Amino acid sequence: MGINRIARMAGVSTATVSKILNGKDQAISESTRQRVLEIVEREGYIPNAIAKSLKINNTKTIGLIIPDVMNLFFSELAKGVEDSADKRGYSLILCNTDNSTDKEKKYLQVLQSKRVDGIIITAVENSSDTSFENCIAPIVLLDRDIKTNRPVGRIKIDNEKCTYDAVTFLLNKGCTNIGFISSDTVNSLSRSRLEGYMSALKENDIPYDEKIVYLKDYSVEAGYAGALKLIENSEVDGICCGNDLIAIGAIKALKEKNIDIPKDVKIIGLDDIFISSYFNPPITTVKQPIYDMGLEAVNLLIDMIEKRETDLLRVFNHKIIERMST
Amino acid sequence: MGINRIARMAGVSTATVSKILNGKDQAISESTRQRVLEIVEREGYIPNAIAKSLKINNTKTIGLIIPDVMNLFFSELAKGVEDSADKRGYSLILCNTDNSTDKEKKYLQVLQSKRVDGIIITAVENSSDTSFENCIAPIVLLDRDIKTNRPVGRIKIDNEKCTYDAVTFLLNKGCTNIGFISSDTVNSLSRSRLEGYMSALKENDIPYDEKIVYLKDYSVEAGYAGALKLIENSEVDGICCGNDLIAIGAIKALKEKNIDIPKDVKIIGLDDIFISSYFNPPITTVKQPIYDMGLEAVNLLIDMIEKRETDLLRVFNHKIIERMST
DNA sequence: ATGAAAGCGCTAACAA
DNA sequence: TTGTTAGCGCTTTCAT
Repeated sequence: MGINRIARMAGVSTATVSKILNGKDQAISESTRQRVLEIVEREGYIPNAIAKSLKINNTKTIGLIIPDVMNLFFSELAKGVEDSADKRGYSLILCNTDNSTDKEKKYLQVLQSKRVDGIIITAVENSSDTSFENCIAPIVLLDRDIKTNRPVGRIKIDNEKCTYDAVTFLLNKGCTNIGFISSDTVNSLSRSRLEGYMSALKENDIPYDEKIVYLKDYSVEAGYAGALKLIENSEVDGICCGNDLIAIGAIKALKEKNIDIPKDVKIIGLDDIFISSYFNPPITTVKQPIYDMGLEAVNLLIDMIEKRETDLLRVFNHKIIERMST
Repeated sequence: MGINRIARMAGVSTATVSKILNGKDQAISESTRQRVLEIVEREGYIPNAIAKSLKINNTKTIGLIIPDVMNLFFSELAKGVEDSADKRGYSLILCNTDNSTDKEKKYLQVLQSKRVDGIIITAVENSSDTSFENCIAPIVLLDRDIKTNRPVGRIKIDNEKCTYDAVTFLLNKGCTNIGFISSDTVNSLSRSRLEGYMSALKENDIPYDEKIVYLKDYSVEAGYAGALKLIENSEVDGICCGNDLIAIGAIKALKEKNIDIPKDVKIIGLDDIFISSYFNPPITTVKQPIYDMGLEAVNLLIDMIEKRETDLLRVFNHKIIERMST
């Protein structure tokens, strides 16, 4: 089986076949090269990457751990990661955590046992988690930041500035009573987004009013429930949403109450997921270069895998895309 | 390194450690079992799945080949596949083809070299493609059907009936001039959907009018462009869309032309992707149990991998979900 | 109840 | 220019 069979058929050694297949054939005569290649072709021989990996100690595959591929934000991230990985000759093992720390831990184990060359992870919690503290493979933290003692790559945006800019934008549009719907997850991302909201208010001497903030999670459902709460409690005329999914849910709730967007209430989202521009109304949002962040995550990871000197922290820029919801 | 080190530390042979780690420890004394397990724990030893795979000839990983994870239909499919694979102890290698036959071929090669235990694929073309004709790993065709000589599993719906039902639904709603926007890809899925549209018309003695059919691809952009063409060419009062993405694009175009949905034009989609119920207006659509099809694909595949007797063809039911766009 | 040893398919150092 | 061979980390048969 395997390379052995090809070698026998060609009347050469396995070493020769191996060299040819791996392009280390400077010292191989063209005639044997041709002969071997022909046989490989004819026999439809496919090298066993498992055996190769065992020997050379790398698998040319990386692990991607995200909360949920069905979420448009993560699927765009995943697309970026996959495209880039493919271009660089790596395969991708996909893992969905559903925001469960247990699943995350389990996947980290599995990926390590499968000897992936590196791991890209949008981590669940900020809790001083030791799950990848003693992971041998290089790791890059994508989108969500986490304190850790081991060196890790980081791809992120300035989340606080995002919501700060969003609220400021609403203020400039004339809103005077701006609500906030976001996640209450205890991680730096959610905290930063809340802080951005608060600091923009503070800077304009507007008191923080918890009647018009709703913190749950980054889902359409949370957006829907949140918007209902806000309009019940107060006369909001603007809502800053922690992400676009929330904005979509909020819009649905408002429409059902016959509240006009943007006349009565202006809405701004965050992320600029693909559907936002096609939504009705098209959603004004703080764009985050999701796909590119996915691309860059693997560039960074591969730099780490191949032990190149690099900047471990890469911060991307956001920008407001004005559409029809404001 | 590896099991060797653990064996030495515990003062036993590698065989013993291996047996314990794999639960083949009926003939191992409880005391050594405990001792070994403690050392494994303490040392944070993670078995090398690569070495194991080489020996036992399976990898507990399956390949998933889809056109594009960013497409909500495929991301839901992928979620189902991943969830189910995980539950069954398999990992998932994700591959995006972007509808390129070349990429599909390349991925098929890569997956085979990585010795995946099986492959789930939403194939690009219907062309008598030999790319997986001589693939040794079990294969299940998900969503898209393809003629092939080798045995393969198939998970599908009755695509012709879907559009037939959609058009009939529109007819019953009083539409008299129903357009069709879909894909012109030469595969059985697209052909079936077109045939469903045509046969519903025929059954009601309505002539097929190519001025109100637009065939491009399953994208939002196609829906947008298609709707523009239809309203320009004729007074359509109903549009049957090849999928929900197309419906979303069509709605955007119609809204921009100030055409009321559903009063002036009724729109029905196909798939019932997650966003459809949250869209504005919520989209009436022919629901396809996407997630469950993903789940079932891996069940079927694992049955094939483990060589169980099974029904290789599994057809799912669709059903119309009426919302506000009709 | 435990261990020795062969071998999975490959690569690479070294020899020829 | 080509071949021999050890060994990657594991499982498993067969002894003991």
